[in-house]
Amino acid sequence: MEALPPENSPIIDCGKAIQELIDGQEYATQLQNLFQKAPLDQGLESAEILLDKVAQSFSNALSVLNSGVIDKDRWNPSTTQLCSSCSDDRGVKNSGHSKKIPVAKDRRGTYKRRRTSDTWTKVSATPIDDGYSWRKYGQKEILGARFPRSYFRCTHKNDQGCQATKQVQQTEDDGPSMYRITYMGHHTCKDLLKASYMLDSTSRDSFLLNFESNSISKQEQPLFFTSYTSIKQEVNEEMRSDLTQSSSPSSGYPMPSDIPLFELCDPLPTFSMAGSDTGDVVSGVYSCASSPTLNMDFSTGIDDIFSFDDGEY
DNA sequence: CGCATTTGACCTGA
DNA sequence: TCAGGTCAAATGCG
Repeated sequence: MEALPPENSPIIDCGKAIQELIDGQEYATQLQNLFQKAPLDQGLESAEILLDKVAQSFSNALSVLNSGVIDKDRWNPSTTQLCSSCSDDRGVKNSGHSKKIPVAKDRRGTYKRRRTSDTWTKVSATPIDDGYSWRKYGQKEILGARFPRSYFRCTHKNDQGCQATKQVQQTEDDGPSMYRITYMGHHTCKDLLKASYMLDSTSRDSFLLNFESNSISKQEQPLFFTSYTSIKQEVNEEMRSDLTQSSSPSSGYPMPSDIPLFELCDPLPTFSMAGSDTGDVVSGVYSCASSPTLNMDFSTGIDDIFSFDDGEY
């Protein structure tokens, strides 16, 4: 058994979380209206205020949702998935070289399939350097796919315990030489390479961001954002303490703010998400709001964004 | 020599 | 049962 919630976990007040999200939605709508109606120079200050409110609302909601277990009396979900991925606890590995010995095997392969929360996908024309150091640990032929899938984990898994992994697979249907990159987990490492990358990078990579969901059939919301995936993750690491007051890296739950966030800049690449995992969908809005062509659609109800999925637990 | 990649085996969840 | 995810020995590279 593993990943049982702490017995004395605080109970999540889902009503409060939802209220925070509704507030955030309202602020976002106001922000949208602001961009549509007001000249940029006049609306900028108001926009900043609204952005702060959006970020604060989402952060508050996340704090609630990350603070413990669901109170099923208050929230009857078919449920959410709070950090199913963070429980990928393989336990202690033995020192290897027992491969041919059927007994006393280590726990390799003892894993949870992680396409739950804390997972997102981008499609890129090139498997670009995202600023992190990745180490390939496997490659697998995937049934029905022409190209194999490669598995990477953070180089700092061993020295810093960074749990971030990604999968890269060349796609056939997304155009020629398109790569679908699935990120799982978030970086807890401090990679100096990233810093220089952040400073030097000028290449913006547009991508399809798809928060993995078990209920893809749910309505997808096309949103238009730009993202530096790696940059945002890095920034988020740094900003976490500022923006999510109650977040605690040691809580065992990943902070959804570690996932790529919504950046409101030009150019505006396609960005879609199929919401179902609470933490994945809800993110603060941290960065610039320089684009007057901002095209945000928050009109969908929280229920659509928060399309909790029946599931594993 | 140290680190990254390759690759077949192993293991689990669906 | 099997597809997919991971491990770790073997190998390559700088």
